[in-house]
Amino acid sequence: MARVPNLRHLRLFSLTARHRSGRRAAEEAHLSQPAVAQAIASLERQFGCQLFERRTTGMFLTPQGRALCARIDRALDLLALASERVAAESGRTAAKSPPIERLVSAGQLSALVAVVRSGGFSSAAAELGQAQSSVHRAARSLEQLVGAPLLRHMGSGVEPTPLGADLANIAGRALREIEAGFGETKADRAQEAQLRIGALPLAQAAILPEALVTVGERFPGAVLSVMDAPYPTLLNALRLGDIDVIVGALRNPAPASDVVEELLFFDRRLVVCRAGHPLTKRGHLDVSDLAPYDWIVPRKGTALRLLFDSVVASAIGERPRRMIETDSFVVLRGLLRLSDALAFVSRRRIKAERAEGEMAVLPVELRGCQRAIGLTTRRDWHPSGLQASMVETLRSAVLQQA
DNA sequence: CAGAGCCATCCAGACATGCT
DNA sequence: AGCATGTCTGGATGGCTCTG
Repeated sequence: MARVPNLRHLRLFSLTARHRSGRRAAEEAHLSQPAVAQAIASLERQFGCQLFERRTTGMFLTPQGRALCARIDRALDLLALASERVAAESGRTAAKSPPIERLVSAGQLSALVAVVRSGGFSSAAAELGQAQSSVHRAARSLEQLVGAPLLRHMGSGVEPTPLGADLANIAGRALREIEAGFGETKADRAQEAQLRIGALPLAQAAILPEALVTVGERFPGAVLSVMDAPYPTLLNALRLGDIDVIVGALRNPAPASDVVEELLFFDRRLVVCRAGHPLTKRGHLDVSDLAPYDWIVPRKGTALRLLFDSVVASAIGERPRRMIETDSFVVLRGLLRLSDALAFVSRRRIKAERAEGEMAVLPVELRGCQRAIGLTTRRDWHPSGLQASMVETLRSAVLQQA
């Protein structure tokens, strides 16, 4: 991330925008007018664009300033929320404690976020490109300012206290808003934007590649980054603001109140076996015919395994003879090729992996064996205009594959 | 409102050393 | 191995007054 601007400057920017006057902003902030003018000039240098039009009647936001102002106000709101959490921890009221952006620096917040994310000072320092002692000092001085422990030393690393985790989450989102502000002021000039996508297993192979090509063609200057990881990791990254959207199976209901799921289509799961399997020679199949065979199933705890247990295992009426648990399509494919085992896979996945020739779909009636596929976003995510268009294109590209 | 000049403060790196 | 702390250093930053 680009160097985060001084948080006090951001507050002065917000005050100046609200009052349409540097002098009145200075009065409210108990600073001199030149201090405000310099703060704004410094922000304009950092963001690389003019944020205000200076007129004799006052200071007025430019279009880029307006876009940035929305981001900055949201970041300051998040920091106000952080102040409330800190105040609650110390038993004070938020009104009695000074705003957190006046006490702490963006560097301290970045340090906390990086330490919580990476689980250690050394790894956080590597992530931030700073010395370990600098990150350590920044995070520990933040603790002193907050007046409560935020990080605990555990064995060979550190882990956050509940307040530390909470603050890191809020600060991370605030820093992302500011970072998005950098992206937007830049995007307005160069027609560049970034969309960070989390890809769940089915989406990785079967849905995203085509959708990414479509978005890439429509937005040639855009940077698309894809993170593939298990659902809990992606959900955490989404809530921290490290990714913008998750594409793939929905949990329905959404697993947290701060994320929203948007259903795009249902993906049907099929019972498959190797080509030439004895069951493929049978004219008619009943669910009970599947019982004698081994099964290759998703690992315990995954949403797909729950679906398998509720649809297939319960339809068979007994636990399959032997189950091999794997989430890897490569392993599943190999096992199917070498045995008479059965598996529960999506037709899209079979097609995407070009495995049609070696797998046969068994004509078994199974009720409820479909998964909701769609987009998951943060409830308070505010995409830039370009990002919103990119998501819209992504949405229609995914729908085209329904 | 903007800019120059000044000064105090802050920040981060480097290094050393001790602790768990 | 990785965290904690202290000290020193140079450079960057921030806020002030004064002036136009």
